[in-house]
Amino acid sequence: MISLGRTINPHISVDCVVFGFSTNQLKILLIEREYRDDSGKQARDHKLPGDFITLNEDLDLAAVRTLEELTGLNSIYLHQFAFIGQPERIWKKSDMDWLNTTTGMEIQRVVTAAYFALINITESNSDFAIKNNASWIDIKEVPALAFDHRNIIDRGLAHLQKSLRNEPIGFELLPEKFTIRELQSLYEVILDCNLDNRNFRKKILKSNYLIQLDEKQIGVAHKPAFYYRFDKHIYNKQKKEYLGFNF
Amino acid sequence: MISLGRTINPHISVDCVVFGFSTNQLKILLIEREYRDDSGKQARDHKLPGDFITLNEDLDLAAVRTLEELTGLNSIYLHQFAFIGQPERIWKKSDMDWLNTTTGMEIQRVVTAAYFALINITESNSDFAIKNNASWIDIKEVPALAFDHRNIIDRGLAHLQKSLRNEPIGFELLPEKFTIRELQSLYEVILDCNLDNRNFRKKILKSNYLIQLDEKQIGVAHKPAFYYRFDKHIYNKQKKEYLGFNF
DNA sequence: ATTAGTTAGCGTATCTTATACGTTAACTTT
DNA sequence: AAAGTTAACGTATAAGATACGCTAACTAAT
Repeated sequence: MISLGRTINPHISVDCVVFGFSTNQLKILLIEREYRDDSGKQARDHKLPGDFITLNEDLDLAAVRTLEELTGLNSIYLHQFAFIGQPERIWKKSDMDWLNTTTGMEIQRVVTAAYFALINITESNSDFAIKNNASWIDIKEVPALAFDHRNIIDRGLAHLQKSLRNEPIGFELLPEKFTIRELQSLYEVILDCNLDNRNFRKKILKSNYLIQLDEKQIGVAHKPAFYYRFDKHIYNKQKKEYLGFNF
Repeated sequence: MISLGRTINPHISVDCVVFGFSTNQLKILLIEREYRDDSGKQARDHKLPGDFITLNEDLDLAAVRTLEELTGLNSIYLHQFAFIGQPERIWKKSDMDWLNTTTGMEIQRVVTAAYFALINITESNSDFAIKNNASWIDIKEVPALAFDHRNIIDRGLAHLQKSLRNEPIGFELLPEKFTIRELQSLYEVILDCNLDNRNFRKKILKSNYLIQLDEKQIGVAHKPAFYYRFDKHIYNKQKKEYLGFNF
């Protein structure tokens, strides 16, 4: 998504690796792009949501803006995780051509700030995204991408896995209320492992920032699970200040 | 340090937070700068080692280059930890003037990639640094700095503390051979805590990547300690792939 | 020479946390 | 009413963290 209406800084861009979780799959938000391949033929492929920053724009805010334009959401969990600037990162002529035509400027070299974002996919924000040529694609079925975006996704995923192990961010991918089992599945899918449900429950309930609601699942063909919500406030208060080391 | 001899990209710079450890103090490498203050008077202050990147330069390599010019060292532990680009980060007129005069260009806005580096301070690289107007300053006695460099240092220090807890990087700040006590002191100073020496020793020797040498301290007024060295190879082989989570 | 002062380096006892796995409870479908 | 499924609690054992006692080996002071 390139901003034609505003003056851009053609040296610096933001790219967002946006994760979502639905039907027990980790998904990523990709944009379908129309471009001319090296032989000049019209073609289509996918790219990450991203944009050049405008002249006096804050980097973080540029990422927020990009995602808001795409999903309608403006309070998304969003963090910078890398800054990528190898001169040869845009090595395909067709990609460079695409930048030149969409911006109407002579693009030389683009350094990009990579952000990763966590979204709870809903019908509403999903519809919004589809209207902008964006769609949620299973992380295991990502097609060939423009630029070096495949590489950025891989680094974003590694970052997600590391963060998930060290901070309570899984909740950002779930709705307000969720079951322990849903949370566990999320961990299993993202970390690509199997966890013992009894131990998972024990460990995650021991810290008391998961609040049990008065509401159960209905219509499920088994003992219905209670819904929980995550209380960030309680977490922030009691997060342990571990001194020492772990390696 | 600004490169007059080469064509620079005036939009993007690298800044390095370089840590060293000596006489039980965590130190940081700062450069003394001459500038004109807002009233036009000559003045001096300090800044981080850093530079604009050149036109076709890789960001990481720009950081390597900057440090090599400054210390003579070319294989330094060096990692990008942030990318900073608020439009108002260079808010002082004197700083902007300084950029314009040292580069001879009209600088608008600079986005900087922040790196953090770990160096074992030696007489040789210290002398080299002094010749380039650089000096090692105790992290607790950092004076007022140019630009937003104080902020970058704070973020770099937080990054150092986090990394030190999760990866064996403390060795990068010590000479090839060191005693367990020296290593412990390093942890205590950087993490700002007291550690039990018996437990520290037990924990760090359990993993067998610390190799005891055949050499003891000499001339110390107490039982002499054995020297050890860190074997990165052994560490890489056996670092645990922990699945699950920690928070 | 002997003693005092200092840090190195090993060991043990206890508390906390992780892991493995057994069992009953509560719902739907057949 | 029985079968199938997942929720939710509990227990036993292994592994790791923490607290702290003690002897060893050196120099400096007496």
